[in-house]
Amino acid sequence: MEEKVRKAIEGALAKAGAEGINFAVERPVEMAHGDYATNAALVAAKALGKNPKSLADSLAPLIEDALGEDASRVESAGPGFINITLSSAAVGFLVSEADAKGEEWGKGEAEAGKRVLIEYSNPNAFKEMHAGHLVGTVIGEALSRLIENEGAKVVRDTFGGDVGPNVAKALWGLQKAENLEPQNAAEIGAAYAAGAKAYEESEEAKQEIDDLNQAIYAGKDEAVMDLWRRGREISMEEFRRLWKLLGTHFDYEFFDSDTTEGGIRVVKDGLAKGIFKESDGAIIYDGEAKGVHTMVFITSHQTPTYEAKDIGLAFLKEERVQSDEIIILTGNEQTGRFKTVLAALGELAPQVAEKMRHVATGFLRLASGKMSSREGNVITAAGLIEDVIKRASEKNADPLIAEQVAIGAIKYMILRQAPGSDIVFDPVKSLALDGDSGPYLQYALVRAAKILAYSSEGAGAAAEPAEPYAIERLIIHYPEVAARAAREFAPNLLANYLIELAGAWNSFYAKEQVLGSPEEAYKMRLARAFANTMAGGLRLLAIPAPERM
RNA sequence: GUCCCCGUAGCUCAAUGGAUAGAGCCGCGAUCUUCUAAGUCGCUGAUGUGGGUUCGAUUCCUACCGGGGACACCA
Repeated sequence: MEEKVRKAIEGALAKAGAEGINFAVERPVEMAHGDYATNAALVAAKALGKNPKSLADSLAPLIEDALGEDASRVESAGPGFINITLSSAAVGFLVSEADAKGEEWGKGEAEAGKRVLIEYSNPNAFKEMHAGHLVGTVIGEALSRLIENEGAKVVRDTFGGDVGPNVAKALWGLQKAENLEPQNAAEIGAAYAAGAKAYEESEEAKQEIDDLNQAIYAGKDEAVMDLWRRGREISMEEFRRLWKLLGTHFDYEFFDSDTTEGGIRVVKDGLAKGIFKESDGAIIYDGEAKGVHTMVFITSHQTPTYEAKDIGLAFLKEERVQSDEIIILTGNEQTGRFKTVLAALGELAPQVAEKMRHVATGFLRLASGKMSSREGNVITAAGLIEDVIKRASEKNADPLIAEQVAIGAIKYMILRQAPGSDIVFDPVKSLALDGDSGPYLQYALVRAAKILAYSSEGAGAAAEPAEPYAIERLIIHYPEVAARAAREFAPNLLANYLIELAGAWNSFYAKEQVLGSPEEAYKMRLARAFANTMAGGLRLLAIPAPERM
């Protein structure tokens, strides 16, 4: 429908002698302003040298004619806006589409045929996934689904550290405890804690851990490598369990150790070409002149830094996955680093750098202060989820539903905000299960589903209201919102829309009786349209939809 | 010191350069014999400061104040 409106406006502008105007078509904040509003007259007035208000007055009837039966009112307003109100017939048609299309409702084609590779979550093996990882994991899955919904083929990958000092600490801890066959992530976590403590307190242990670190890099000592492989697999099993709980999965799991060799090779090639240069024995990218930070890619000890590994990973992805676009989602503290990496990659392999895009997510920070492993106030992802499930259990005897409500609450907390801004989490107040929250969305859907369960066929009295209900005028915008959320990498746009939609449904629900009312058939169709929209929106955000609450 | 991000109601967040700056939490008051009250309805309350661009600025530019982050051998 937005397309139709846009075309009608373009036609009207052409008749007024204005072509190629870049105008907006939006959903007005005030419903009294109609279903669509445009600033076309305001923008075009400047080009034509006319008064915006009178231009709007002359455009309105032209637009109304072009829309024909679809519009009931087109009028200018304010400084020169044109407000378009759809006819009851047009609203009714769109609502029945929302009903009839089922799971197809809201699907777009903006990204049809595209192959998108998206990287997110990125926990490090041998460490626990902490609460901060939830942000990237949740936003990454929502973005993936939003992009898929626009017709793209999405391939998900995650990239984690599996070498380095922290890994050596964990392995050292396992060796000392003579635990050569660890069974679960908790044992690895305990071993890491022991190793980290010893590293600080004992010179001897420090030396042993440093040696072990080198041995892991070298990969020659079979006993060490066996333990390393086993430990890594146990970490990954725990991650996969959490990913599944969060409704995500990965087609590729990449590791540090996969990227070091390639990274070193490419950077050294780049050195020969003059893209990198030597400085005090290290190989650096001198970014200052290009407006990015100068960074070391290979240390003077000939070990690659994360920047070289990022380059190695970019080449590894090219080798493994065909893609038209590569998205990398990380915390916003890495924004500066990625600018340097992308600048370097732009010189090494412009065609890869061009399709690569870094998207930043915010921090999860505690209301009481920063989360820091040194201060020991780190909240693990698993622990946070458990806490919220416990709270949700107070109102839900069924453990599956308690889990769905808890996951929904956590995900909504993350998705409601613009990605990139920090999320303040107060473990004392815990998170909201009412108001602007995930369960509010779930609850609205449950109430609609309950009505539909009574009678799913279109029987019932067939009276119709004089005007469409307010919620109908919201439902019809769903496909546009989903498309924009995908285009702008902004799941929060969809989350905010769904809250508004749930609110409209709850108001409708409080005022209007559905079953047994004179408009039963009409309202049942509306309930189905709402349920399809809410269920679809929750699916795109990967928020579970409980059957009852 | 250089670069990036952010300052909106007591708190947590919204607002593609547009119309009367929206929600939720908290507080106060209504509302369950009716499809589930995790709901609904009502009330109070905000753009860090000074300039500028614009018909119009929370949004763009600039200076300042305040917060966070990144800046050569850590991951």
